[in-house]
Amino acid sequence: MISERRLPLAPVRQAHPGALTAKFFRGLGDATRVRVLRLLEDGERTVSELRAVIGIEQGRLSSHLACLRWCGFVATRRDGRRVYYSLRDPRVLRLLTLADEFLDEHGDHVDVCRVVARELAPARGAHPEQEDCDDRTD
Amino acid sequence: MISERRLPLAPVRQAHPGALTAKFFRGLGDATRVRVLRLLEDGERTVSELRAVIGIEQGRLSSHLACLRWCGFVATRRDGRRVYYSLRDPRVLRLLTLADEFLDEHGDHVDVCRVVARELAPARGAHPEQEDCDDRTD
DNA sequence: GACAAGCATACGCGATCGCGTATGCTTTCC
DNA sequence: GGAAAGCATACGCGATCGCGTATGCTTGTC
Repeated sequence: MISERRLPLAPVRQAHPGALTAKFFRGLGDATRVRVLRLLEDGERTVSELRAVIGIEQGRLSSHLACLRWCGFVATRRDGRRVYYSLRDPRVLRLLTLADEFLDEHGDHVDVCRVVARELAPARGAHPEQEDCDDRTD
Repeated sequence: MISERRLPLAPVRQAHPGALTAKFFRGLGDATRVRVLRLLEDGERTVSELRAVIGIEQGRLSSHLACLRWCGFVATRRDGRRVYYSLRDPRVLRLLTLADEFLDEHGDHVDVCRVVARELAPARGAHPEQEDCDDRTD
């Protein structure tokens, strides 16, 4: 089917600086996908196994898996009727680990962020400026 | 390895597994914010300086800066009428670097991903299964 | 203290994304 | 070869997010 995949690519790539990086992070910006990646730390899993643990609709899960697949986060292997998913790049795990480390310190900040998730807005006028982490005498 | 983090934190944190991590990555999931973080690698910058380089509406930029601030990615320092932004955690740079490394290999995958950005859909039926990276005969 | 510079926030709108539901495809079993 | 298991995809809808525009707040200058 697809014969080309390399040359004329990279639409976003050089279009806008940071756009591809941002899209990359958005690929990690979903709880289900993060859970899948973490489950795959322990080795490959079938869709059914993942579904049993995560407890999500099968079609939904497949969509998320498709995303992870497209983005190169996971690899697939077919065995009979089952498809096994596994991590494709060790860097993904490092990213998750780094994120966890970061969240150990700034987790409450991220949690409360009102721009990423506007509905969590912690009342007007409340500044995040290091009221509990730093100085900023102001 | 370690299966649980440290202590009980905010709302989302223990609500749904992976939700906070996902939100964290969404904080990085915008081109403007990525650009800002990269500009801050070289040291602190004022909003005007960032604006001059990025070329974005001032209010827009401030919104993104607010997001980065809330999430603990950047710190602020006021000097007169100007506000200087700087990186707050070295891990953020490591994340960006890791992302770049990943994109050096799988960049075209991410770029073409149709689930993260549905409008880029590369025609129906085209599977991402490693046609150019791996095997998977079928 | 009135004004300007510098920065932050509010609000409406359009675009994107995830979900629920339904359907299609592949493999295996009878 | 028909049926079921296992997985992937399509489509409509609601929620979220970024943008453009307008406005507010703080600091410095006169």
